Amino acid sequence: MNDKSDHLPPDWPTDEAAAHAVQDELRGRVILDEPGPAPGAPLVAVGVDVAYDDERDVVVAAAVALDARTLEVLEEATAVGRVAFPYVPGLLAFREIPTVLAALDRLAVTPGLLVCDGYGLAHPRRFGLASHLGVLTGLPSIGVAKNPFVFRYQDPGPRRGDSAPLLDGAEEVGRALRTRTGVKPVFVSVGHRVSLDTACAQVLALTRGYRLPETTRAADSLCRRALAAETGSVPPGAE
DNA sequence: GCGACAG
DNA sequence: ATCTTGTCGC
Repeated sequence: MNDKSDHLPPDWPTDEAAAHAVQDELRGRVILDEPGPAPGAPLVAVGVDVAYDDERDVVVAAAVALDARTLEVLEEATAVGRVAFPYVPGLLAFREIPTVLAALDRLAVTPGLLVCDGYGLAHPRRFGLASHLGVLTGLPSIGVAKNPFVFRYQDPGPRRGDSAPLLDGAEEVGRALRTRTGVKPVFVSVGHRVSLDTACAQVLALTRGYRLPETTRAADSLCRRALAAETGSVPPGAE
C-alpha cells in the first residue's frame, strides 16, 4: 500500500557546492531566443507546485494541465517523494524537481508551457526553478513568484496588465506584472524557450479574478489536497 | 561577521 | 513552505 518513492537520481547533489556545479552546467542549455507559445493560440499550460510535510520529510508535487484558452482542467497528476535537499534560497529547485518530474511523467498530455512557482532567470545565479525544470524537460517554462526575492522594482501602474522591470542592478531579470487592478503584482521571469513579453502575456491570459494564474492556483490546491491525503490521516511518527 | 532571502 | 479564527466584503 506504499507507492511512495524517492525519485532521486543517484548523483543528486547533497551540498551547496555540488548544487552550484549542476546549475552552472545546466545553465548553458537554456534557450532564450525563442518567443514561445503565442498568446491566444491553442495551448496546454501546465501548472506545477509542491507541498511539504517537514515532519516526515515528505513532498507532494502536483501538475495540472489547463486549456489556456478556456482555463478548463484537462488533466491532473501528483507524485509523492522524500525531501531531496534543505531549503536554501537560490537552491529551491533541488528540493522540488525530482518529485515534480515524477508528477509530470504521469501526465498523458504534452505540456506546451510549464508555469512554475518562483523564478527562472530572475535568480542570483540566473538559473532558478523554472529554468531548471525547463532545461530538464526541454519544455517552454516560465516562473511566477509572489515575492520579488532579492530584486528591486518600481511599482507598476495600478491597472491589470501594467508592469515594471524587475531589476538586478541595471539588468532586467524579469517583470513585476499587475494581474489584478489595485492588487500587488506578481513577479514573472523567463525559464526556457519563452521570451519575457510572451511570459507576461501568458500570465495575463491564465489569470482570471485572482492575483495568481489559474495554473498555479490549481496546482497549489491539488498538491495540498494530495499531501493531506498522504499524511493527514496517519499519526505522526507512524511508519 | 550578520542579516536577507523564491518555496 | 507552514503554523492558524474569525472576520470584513463582494
